[in-house]
Amino acid sequence: MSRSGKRTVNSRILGQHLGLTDAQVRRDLSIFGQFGQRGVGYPVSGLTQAIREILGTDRSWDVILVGLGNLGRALCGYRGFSQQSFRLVGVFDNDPKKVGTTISGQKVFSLSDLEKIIQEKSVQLAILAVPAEAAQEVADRLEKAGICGILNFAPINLRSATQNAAVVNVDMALELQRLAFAVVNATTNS
Amino acid sequence: MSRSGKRTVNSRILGQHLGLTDAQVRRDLSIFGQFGQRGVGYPVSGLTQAIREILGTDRSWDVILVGLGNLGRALCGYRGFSQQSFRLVGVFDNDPKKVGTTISGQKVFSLSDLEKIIQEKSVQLAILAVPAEAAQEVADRLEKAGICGILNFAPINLRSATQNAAVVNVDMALELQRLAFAVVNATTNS
DNA sequence: TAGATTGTTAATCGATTAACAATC
DNA sequence: TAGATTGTTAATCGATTAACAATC
Repeated sequence: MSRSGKRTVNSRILGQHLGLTDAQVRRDLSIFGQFGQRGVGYPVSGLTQAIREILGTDRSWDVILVGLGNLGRALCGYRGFSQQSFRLVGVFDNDPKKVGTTISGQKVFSLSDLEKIIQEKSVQLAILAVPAEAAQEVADRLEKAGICGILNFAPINLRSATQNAAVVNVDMALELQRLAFAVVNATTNS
Repeated sequence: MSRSGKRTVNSRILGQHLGLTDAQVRRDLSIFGQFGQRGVGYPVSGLTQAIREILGTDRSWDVILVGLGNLGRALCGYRGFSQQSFRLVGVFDNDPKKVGTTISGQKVFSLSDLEKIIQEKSVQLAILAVPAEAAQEVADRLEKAGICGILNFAPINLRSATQNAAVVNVDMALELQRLAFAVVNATTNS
């Protein structure tokens, strides 16, 4: 909307783009503050900035990536991560053949240097793309080293050992199962 | 559990692995039927099979992948998809340099052959990994060609044109924002 | 019989929706 | 002033939890 020169936007239009009702948009925003003007709507730039502050994307975050299998290598080159508020500052693997090489412009570090580099660079977030068997162990190390947020792609439900780190789980194979369920259910209910 | 030889499992243990209470596990399962035995628990193999049937993963699904950018190429080689109930039967891109080549053992088709191949092979599911600008247009074509489920990785909220296809959205950049929010919020509330 | 655990009811909690006064 | 749209209240709806009878 900013790009197309819109100055204000209302809850109905926001809802259309988000798949929500206008009431839901207003209610949800009102939880964080008053960002609109009655009779007018929400200022596009003001609301954008307010949402950035709410999400924490008004500041810059340093991110490391652990695990360079098929998925990890892809995430490494994915611009959706590197752009905006997130900066990839290190990638790790325990395969000696990969350590020292460069993947998508990133020098690959050994997993044994994990703690050292996290502390040197004061890294805050980690993307975890190791096999399920190794995920919990690596997560524990990340947390001990001072990481405060883990985006977990391993197909396992991570527990936060110390509660010092937030965990967000993404399981792509599970999403495909969700889709299969949605299809089966749609045909069943019609 | 099956691998480790367990014959039965109870709702408390299932809940531990899922991050749910025992009551929630029982309640959720009971919506689909009665799978357990009072005083004993749930039979591991029986429950596994029942869940497969509920999810629709007891049958085999043919899947195509559209879009071979960074993310698409990764998804192409991701074993989490190809294994089990999902079979990748075609990958598509509109870049003439990519068409005809082979990526992760998959021959790359032209986007112009989309409808032809969907119909020839009676493909049911599609993974969409094209840029946001192209996503809705490709989704409309997929739906018209008879696809009944779309797993969308483009950072846009897809509308189903005809309501004939189920859509599941996965936005990985958004998950990273979710993580940043969780971190900011955790520190705020402590 | 005693212990364990499901399936389900009733109570609680939280989220969504409808509606409208406030106000631009 | 008339029309538009927010922010919020009250009503509704749905999901979670606690508890326990049923039963292995």
